Amino acid sequence: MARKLKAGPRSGCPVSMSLDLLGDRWSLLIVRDVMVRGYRTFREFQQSGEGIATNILADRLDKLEQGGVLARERAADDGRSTHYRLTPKGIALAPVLLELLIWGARHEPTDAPCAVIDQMEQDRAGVLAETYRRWEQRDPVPLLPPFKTGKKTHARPNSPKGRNKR
Amino acid sequence: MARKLKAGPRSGCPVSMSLDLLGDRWSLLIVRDVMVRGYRTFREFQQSGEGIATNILADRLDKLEQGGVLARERAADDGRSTHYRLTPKGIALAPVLLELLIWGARHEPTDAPCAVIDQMEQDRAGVLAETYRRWEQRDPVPLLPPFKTGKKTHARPNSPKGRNKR
DNA sequence: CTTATAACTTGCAAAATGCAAGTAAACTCT
DNA sequence: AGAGTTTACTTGCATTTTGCAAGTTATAAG
Repeated sequence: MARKLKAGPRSGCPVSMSLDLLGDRWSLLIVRDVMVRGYRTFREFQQSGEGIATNILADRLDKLEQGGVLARERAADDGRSTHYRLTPKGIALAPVLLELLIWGARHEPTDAPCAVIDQMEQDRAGVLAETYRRWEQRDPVPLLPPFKTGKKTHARPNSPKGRNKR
Repeated sequence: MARKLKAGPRSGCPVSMSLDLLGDRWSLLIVRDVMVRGYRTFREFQQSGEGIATNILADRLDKLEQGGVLARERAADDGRSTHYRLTPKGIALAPVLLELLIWGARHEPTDAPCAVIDQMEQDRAGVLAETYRRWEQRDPVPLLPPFKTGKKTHARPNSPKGRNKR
């Protein structure tokens, strides 16, 4: 198992190549878990609330490792446990994930609080800088906890200034 | 046909919700085709070089329309032809696609010329502004043509200034 | 030494995908 | 006007991927 989704690359387009590795329902969620929630172990991914099956999780972890996005390392304190960590290539997905998060929060009914999205949208650079810092320093404190309110909303910006301004 | 991949939303996380709609190998490629290449018709998507099967293409077009990303309109000049167009929700995916393109070009061997990637990375706002303008004005001229050189390279920035700076 | 825990495998049914062929409606050509 | 072409899909079927439940192995804890 743990084979590529299909034999190969479809075209030389960067978007296409990216999707060869990440274009499925689970891969980017795993990256999200490790990047913003500080998850490291198989167990944590499994219990992250999305309901991924263990065989699929194992398969995706393999593919992400083979794709150079994740690295496995044996836990120092517990010989049973494996820690997954983002590689430089993996942490470089931060902008993709940030934009996907903002898009989802703006256009789908989610549990993300408006204020949080507004703040992230108005300070992308700051959010990314903090994400990179956490990665470099191996800071496991979640940048964002799992959103778990009940009421799902379409977050709209409360102050229109700053939109489309990078 | 044309049903959701599974029954439903897994969590209230915006990334997860986004992936419910876009998390597969084809959906974002269709969005790319219509956004940056100016493709509008079934035929064009089909022949875009990625090799999507017609039944899958039809299914994804349905899902993207139901998801509010694409809109169908009957072509004015040819009654057989349907034109697909991005909705406001669809064009709002531009930052996601841009970041995915940059990531792919930097970290996977692609056909994208370094110079083009460098320029896009250093002027994200300009690229996005032009993308929005093309959409508003229904300008069908491709923003980027399909990359079709032979030699695949990892594009690295030739000038390190500007990295991670928004 | 027994039990628990972490990280996976395995088997199998169900769903999604890929491929080739077929179809209906709208045009074009003669 | 009739024949052939083009566009946008369907349909059938084999293959692949997914999801679910249960099982396995290697540590660790009591």
